[in-house]
Amino acid sequence: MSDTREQLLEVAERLTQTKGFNGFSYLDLAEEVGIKNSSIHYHFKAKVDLAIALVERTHDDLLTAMADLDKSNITPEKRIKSLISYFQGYIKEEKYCLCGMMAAELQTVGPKVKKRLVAYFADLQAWLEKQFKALGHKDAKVRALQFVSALEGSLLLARLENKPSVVGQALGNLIK
Amino acid sequence: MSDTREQLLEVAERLTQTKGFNGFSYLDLAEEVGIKNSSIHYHFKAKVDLAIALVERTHDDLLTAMADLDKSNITPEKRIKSLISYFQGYIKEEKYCLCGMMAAELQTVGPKVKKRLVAYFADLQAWLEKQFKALGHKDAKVRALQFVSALEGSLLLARLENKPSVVGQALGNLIK
DNA sequence: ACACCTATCTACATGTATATAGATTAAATT
DNA sequence: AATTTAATCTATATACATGTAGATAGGTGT
Repeated sequence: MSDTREQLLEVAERLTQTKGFNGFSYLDLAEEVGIKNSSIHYHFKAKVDLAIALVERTHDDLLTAMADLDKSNITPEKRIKSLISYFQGYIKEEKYCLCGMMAAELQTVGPKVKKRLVAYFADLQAWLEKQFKALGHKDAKVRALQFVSALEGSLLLARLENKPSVVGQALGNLIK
Repeated sequence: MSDTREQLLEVAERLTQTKGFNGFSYLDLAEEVGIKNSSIHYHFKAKVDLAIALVERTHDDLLTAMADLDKSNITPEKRIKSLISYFQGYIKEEKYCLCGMMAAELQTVGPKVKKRLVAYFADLQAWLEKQFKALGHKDAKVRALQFVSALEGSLLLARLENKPSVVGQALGNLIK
């Protein structure tokens, strides 16, 4: 298995999270990985294919993280708090959520990416709904929507104001 | 006063809200307004100057809207609901909040824009805090932060899922 | 040894992006 | 009428961006 492809994804992920998918080029990517920019086309024929791979990778990551939390023997409340930490980690590296970023750039990434973004947020919301149900909340579905909204918005503000604590403050009332 | 400058700002505002500030060029802008792209430099020397003008304009718009709501003889609750409508209007045009968009693209817009984005969100939050205080909420400050977070996040999701109602659902519990 | 595959390279094509210099036009001022 | 200012234009510079074509070098399997 090609290590280069993996490296390209890692660097592209970081660049998307920091500068946006329209904020870097194949040349930026190539220089960081140490190959020629034309060689990237071997791994990702067009830039949109890179975008698709990035969203799928991020989605898979999230599914794995959520499945791990499901397996672990802790309360739903602690599961949710762990998920918050998962996202909060972005802030100290001045990153934003990759799927949130692409959702902002929605009109430029094409329908295939859009479809996968919808799936990403649907899965995130579904998992949260399950946790809220386990906590006995009648409004689990709406609460999950409120949570995802507040999460994405607070990640934006936290990075802007350089205050990771903003994320916890914005989500605090939804957990208990 | 130059009408062209105003037109440029209007088109640039829409393009930023739909495609992101890095998602359009001076050429796109020029073609829509009907001048040559080099002529834009007369009005906005560099693209960053356009970005600054856009954020300031959006900020002024918001301050005016909030001042109008303060003047009008309605309850704080209705004032907040009116503000929600103000932002919700973006969705049916497939737009996202201009300042939210630039906050996502933060690492590419430069420190001058960043400073103005911080000011924009500070004023929005301060106004909301005032309304929540008028409603007798002890946690007015935190609540305002939660509101802004949920607002920005829900605008992102509402556009992605083409469901304007998402905004109201995400903010509902914070008003009452 | 030969054919094939993987991953990269060089070289190029085409178009875009931001920006500058200097000419031109038209309106406003003296 | 002459001068100045505002706004736009043409033409150009420089750099970047995405992508294609074809060559190359090294490894794999028969």
